[in-house]
Amino acid sequence: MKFDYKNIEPKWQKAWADAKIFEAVDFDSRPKWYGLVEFPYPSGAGMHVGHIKAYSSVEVLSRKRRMQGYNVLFPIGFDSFGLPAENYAIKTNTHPHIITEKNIAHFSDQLKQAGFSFDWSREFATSRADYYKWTQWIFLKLFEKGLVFRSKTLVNYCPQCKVVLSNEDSQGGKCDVCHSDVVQLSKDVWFLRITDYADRLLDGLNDVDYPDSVKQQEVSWIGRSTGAFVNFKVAGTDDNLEIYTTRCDTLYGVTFMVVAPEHPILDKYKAQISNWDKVEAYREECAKKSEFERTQLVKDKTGVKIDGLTAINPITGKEIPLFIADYVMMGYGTGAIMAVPAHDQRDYDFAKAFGVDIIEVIKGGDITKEAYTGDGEMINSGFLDGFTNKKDSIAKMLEKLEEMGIGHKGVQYKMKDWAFNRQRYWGEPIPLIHCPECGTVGVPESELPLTLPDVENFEPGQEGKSPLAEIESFVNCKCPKCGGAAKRETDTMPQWAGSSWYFLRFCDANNAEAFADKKKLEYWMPVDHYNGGMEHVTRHLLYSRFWHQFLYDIGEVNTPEPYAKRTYQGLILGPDGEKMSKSKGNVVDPLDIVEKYGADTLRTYVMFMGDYTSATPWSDEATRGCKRFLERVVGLVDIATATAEDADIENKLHKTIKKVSEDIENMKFNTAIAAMMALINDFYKAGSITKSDLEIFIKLLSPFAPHITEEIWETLGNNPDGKTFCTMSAWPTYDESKIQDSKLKIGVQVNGKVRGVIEFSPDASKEEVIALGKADEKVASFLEGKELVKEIYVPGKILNFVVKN
RNA sequence: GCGGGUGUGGCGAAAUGGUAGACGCAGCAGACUCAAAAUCUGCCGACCAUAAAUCAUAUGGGUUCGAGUCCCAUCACCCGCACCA
Repeated sequence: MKFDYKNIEPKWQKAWADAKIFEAVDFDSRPKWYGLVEFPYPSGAGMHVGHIKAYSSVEVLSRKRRMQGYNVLFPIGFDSFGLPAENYAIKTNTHPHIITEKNIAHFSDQLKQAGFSFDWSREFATSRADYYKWTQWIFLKLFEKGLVFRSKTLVNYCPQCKVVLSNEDSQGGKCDVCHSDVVQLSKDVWFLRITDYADRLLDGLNDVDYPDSVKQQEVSWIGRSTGAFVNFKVAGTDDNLEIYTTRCDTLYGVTFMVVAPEHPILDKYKAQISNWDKVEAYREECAKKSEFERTQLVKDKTGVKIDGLTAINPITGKEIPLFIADYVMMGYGTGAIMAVPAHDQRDYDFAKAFGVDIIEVIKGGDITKEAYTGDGEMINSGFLDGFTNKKDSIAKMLEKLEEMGIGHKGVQYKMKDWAFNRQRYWGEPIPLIHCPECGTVGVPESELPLTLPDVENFEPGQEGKSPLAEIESFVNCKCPKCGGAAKRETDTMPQWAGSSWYFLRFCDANNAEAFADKKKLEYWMPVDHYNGGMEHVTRHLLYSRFWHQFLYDIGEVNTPEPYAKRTYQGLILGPDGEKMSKSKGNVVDPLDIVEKYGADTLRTYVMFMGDYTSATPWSDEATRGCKRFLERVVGLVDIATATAEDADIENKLHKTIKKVSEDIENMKFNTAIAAMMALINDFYKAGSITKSDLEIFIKLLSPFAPHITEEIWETLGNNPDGKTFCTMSAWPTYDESKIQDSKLKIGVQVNGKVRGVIEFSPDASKEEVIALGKADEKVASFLEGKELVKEIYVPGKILNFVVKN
């Protein structure tokens, strides 16, 4: 038999598709298993070997589950709204719809050629109206429940892409799409109240099986902190300046206050501020800095003392100066802080630079040198003096503040509400209408989908306006409430909208009456295993958990969390060890590999190249090694001539069944393949194997290399009707009695160093083993003339003689 | 600065506290061949002519009969967050 992958692979891909064996069956009585991979953004560049690796883990698991008798849902679709398609459309003057559908066709072809066992009958794309109708529907539900709001605040804005970005989309001060510096602009935009779900997003992590690194990243992104809000009186006014602090017990050490440059109190008391020129100049200076400069580069404290405006320390009654400084951010807490220079390094640096008093209130450090942030006894703190426990002193102060009516306990999150709109064309139109009489009104459900109108020009408009704003027939409409003339919202949803619920649509992808049938959702959800990239942990994963939790709250879905288990894959680096990128020219195209070595080789290699979660460079030579392995597998057909079972081969085969079964469950695909390679080396050494040995072996290999194993299966006469596939055959189980060794082989140590190896039957007594160890020539030479202090025998593991001179 | 992770041959990597380097790549030698490729067989951490011994899992300590694995410290690299009050 020959390894004729060019004919074999298309042949079986067609046979499986014709037999519809990968189509999931709703309400089937077999146990369900829902495996999910992050559906791709269909870029013009086509698929990447990284996609192959990302999808192969759940692919292998899905194929194994089918063989284990599960009703498997392993779907695929396309996350097809987004900026790259739109930018390409602008460049080539082609409608993004045309480009997107072309790219989808290309991606589908690549995925099929790689032999993925997706259920194509459930395929959809987020940019098609029958899908985004329901994205809009969910948005309207969020709107109805008050989770959508509009606010004019400082937002992240990418000057390159000309869009407002969410916090998640501008991590590190860089635009997620084009990586240029993001600037802060005051803009009137739509937000989703994801912070209402902050605690739920945290608590939900206790009930799901995610890697710790994933959980930790979500926890730190949400950034929950507990503390207190305290009001400081603005001297000579009835106004209060509210601050947030996690250490209200250090209030006696507060010697000044700082507000963010954008803080509204400044404008309010403009008339009172005698150095307004300086204040304004500083504000302008800050506004020019990018978020990156403001947070990362400048560590020297800058600021301006506000002359003519002071505050009162509520606990000491003392008048304290007020500053503006850009080390205080408007976006966290209240945009104003109480400064405790003795115990906060930033406040300390600022106090030193501006000559403000530093009062020690916690003993233990040397405040002439630096701020002391450790624990210690409270001093100079009135009723708190003598407290040594942080918890107690905070609680006591809180009690006092509440009594005085000037403070209360509070919680803050680093996570911000989700800026939910883009001033671009290629996205879901936001289904809202602005009526001069009724305010903002949702588009009636019966009018969904609110379809994206055809336009000639996709260029983002002036002053950050969406191209939709130019289309009068779209903009002008009637208010659904009062029937008067009204205008449509012209912004579109961000790229993460469609992917925030797509796993639900797969449960019932062709439903025109609902986003998915409830009974089907109940049957399929939650997703049993979801694999994807680490880069989505604080974006898509968080957003989709939020939407799902919301849908759970309004009774639309039956599980509180969407994904029972989440895993991630490591990157495939270029052959040079660098991250693959077009500009470096080190990108490997999966179709080239399919052409040169076949899909089975590609699939086997991406799973064999290293630990699944770590980044591994691509190696064309090592890929050839996997092809060699598959050729040797084909060669087994010629030696499957034995008529009687060989005990040693049976032992090795059953050990391999156990190892491969367990390794797949533990995502240790590399060692699973290594074990199969080792096994066929043993097969060849044995000279011949039975047909049954070969059948079991190809079943184990089938999830990795489904085509060639299917061909061998047929060659062996197991598929007489063309529909009895290896792919759907029963997963092998191992026989416990067959994995017992007839002989044990262990190392013999003298003082912990291996000096010999002995072999004996498993029922040998300790005495017999020790005698055997002593009899070993080499061991004996190390024992000679020494005093034997101790004999340690760990059955089946090791024998160690401890000797003294 | 905070959080998480990694460090093992020429390379990708394996090793429930128990024979370090499975498996693969590259390399070397041999077989087949007129020859080459492919294939097959053998070797393949360092030191060494060879064997033995010795050394060897980033570095330095420790626990243990025994440490790549556990503990402490240090260094290097990677990822995430970051003037978060």
